[in-house]
Amino acid sequence: MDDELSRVFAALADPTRRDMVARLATGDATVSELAEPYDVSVQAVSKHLKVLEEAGLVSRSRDAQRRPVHLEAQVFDLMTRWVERYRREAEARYRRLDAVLAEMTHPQDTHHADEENVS
Amino acid sequence: MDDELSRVFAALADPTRRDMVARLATGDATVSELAEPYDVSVQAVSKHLKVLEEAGLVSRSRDAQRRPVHLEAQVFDLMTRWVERYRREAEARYRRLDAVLAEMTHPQDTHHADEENVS
DNA sequence: CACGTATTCAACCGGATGGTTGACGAACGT
DNA sequence: ACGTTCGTCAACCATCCGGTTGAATACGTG
Repeated sequence: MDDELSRVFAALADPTRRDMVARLATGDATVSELAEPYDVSVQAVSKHLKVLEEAGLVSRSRDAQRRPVHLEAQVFDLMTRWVERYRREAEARYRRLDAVLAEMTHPQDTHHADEENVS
Repeated sequence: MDDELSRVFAALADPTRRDMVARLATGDATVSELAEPYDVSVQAVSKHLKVLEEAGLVSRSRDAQRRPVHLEAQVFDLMTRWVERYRREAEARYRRLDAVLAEMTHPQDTHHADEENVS
């Protein structure tokens, strides 16, 4: 897992971590606050946060012995760009297929080339 | 890894699989066609495709002994909804913080409550 | 200083993951 | 019917991942 996008997707592949992101979207929180809803050790939560941090999804500051966790907005843009790009392409292809099917069912004006192999 | 969103994110956490998605966005392809660019065995590629299929990102049909792989558009919506939701919230919080900071630097009309602890 | 609180580090464990090789099945082409 | 091509299944291996427990660190307070 080297590049950022891989780290981000991997981080969000875990339901607990996604849940933490959802939680952090409403406001910053400390590690123990974040740990409270789940019945895993605080250390496990700390590990999850490390994963989220290394993915750039959260940042941590310092307040006495606390370590408030903050959700970072920027990384979401990276994901949005990737997802939207291929979503658009996939949908465009889907619409194009639709058109082809429509043409096949009422084939007036059939001018498409013969069986171009999809490569 | 039980729920769909987890499977989708996990599937896309691998650069090779993201690459295949990018490749498939331009058109359907067979397993061996997809395997060609990478220097891994065809079996490994087959495994990757299984992961993508179980995540609902691709589907496979049958054409003689070929097994054309097709990118599915719908699942992208699921991701878009999740990502966009928290991106919006995170950005909204960011803008709000901006406003608070602005108020602190030129504190005319300071009417915010005293130190409400972020819980 | 000593103590409690909050968090992380280190070592360990079982299960998943990504890769390999080898064998098999399914569908042409001749 | 035979061999060839395309793809998957099975077993194996090294590594990663999410969890644990136990010790260490960092900071505020008595």
